[in-house]
Amino acid sequence: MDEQARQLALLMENMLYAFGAAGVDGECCENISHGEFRALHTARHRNNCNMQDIARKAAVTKSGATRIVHRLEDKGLVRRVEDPKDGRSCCVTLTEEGKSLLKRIEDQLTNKMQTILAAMDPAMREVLIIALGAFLQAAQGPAGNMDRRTEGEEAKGEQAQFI
Amino acid sequence: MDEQARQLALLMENMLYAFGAAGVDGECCENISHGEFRALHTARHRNNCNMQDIARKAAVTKSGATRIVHRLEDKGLVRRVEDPKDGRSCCVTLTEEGKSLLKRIEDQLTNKMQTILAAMDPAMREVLIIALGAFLQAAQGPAGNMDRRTEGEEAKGEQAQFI
DNA sequence: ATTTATAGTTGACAAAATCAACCAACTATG
DNA sequence: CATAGTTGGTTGATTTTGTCAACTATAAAT
Repeated sequence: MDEQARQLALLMENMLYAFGAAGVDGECCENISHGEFRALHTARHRNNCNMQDIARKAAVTKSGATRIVHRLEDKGLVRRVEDPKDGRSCCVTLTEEGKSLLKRIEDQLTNKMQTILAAMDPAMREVLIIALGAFLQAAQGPAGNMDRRTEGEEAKGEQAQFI
Repeated sequence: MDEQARQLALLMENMLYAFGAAGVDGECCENISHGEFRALHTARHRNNCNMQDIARKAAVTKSGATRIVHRLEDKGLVRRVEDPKDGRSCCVTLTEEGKSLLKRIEDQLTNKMQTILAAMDPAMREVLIIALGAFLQAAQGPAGNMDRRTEGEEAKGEQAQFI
């Protein structure tokens, strides 16, 4: 199993390269950074998304989140609406333009995946999805708590939800 | 299969999050950035590694590579040796210190993987490795050519070698 | 009511990368 | 052989992105 771990680490590294630095960032994005993409994604798929949510999901500090959201606002992709429940908090929501941009990016990513999947054996495809799901599940456990601390405050238990 | 692609794209995104921004960068590295790690890794595992190789693998421009290698030199982790075949080119090689640092980081990553793997079903483990390998293999095909262009020059055919 | 915690922002600054212009060494071509 | 063009790499100026620490404002607790 030691060998498996070594192999997996290597695979992971290459994965990261193929779809991280060179992939998502490099290709899809029409003028938005990866952090901005993460923020957009979070704001879209979480309801009542506030700054902390964004900070957590984009793996930046809360001031980082402020900057990111500010940039997205400047680009007309999101809007800040005051939380009626809590005057300090604010919900970040996507504008129509933001939604359509995010959709474009997600579609592009999906397309890429589809092309790759097409080159694989159908049985292997199915297995891949399942195995990857199980892996992320396992990564959520004690070993996988990869939250980055936000200024001062210790990372609060609230687990990042994969899937 | 469309649904599979969508799912995979999502999994990938989360993967990226867990091991990219918050993972590798955040945890392993004793004072080196992710780009520096990529460079170190490349210089180690490729023989006769020049600046272009580093630029390609770290997904930066060639001036970016210059900066990265410079930093690594300052930290005493790599050394530039002149290519006897070509006076312009230079091979980047690791110092002993560089090698030991890289090993430490890789071990740490392997450890993390091991912990995650330990939380998985043994059969699933095996399947994961195989499926992931197949996936990266497939990604190398026409769809997977995710090289970033270096200033001006078109990305040359030379495929990035996974695995 | 006063203290303390929480949500978010801002100014100053640092890290890392880009771009464009550049030099030096190699390769063809006439 | 000379000279034009290409390729590998570097550098100065600038941009992008993020941190840190100090701050404001609202909410919760004692």
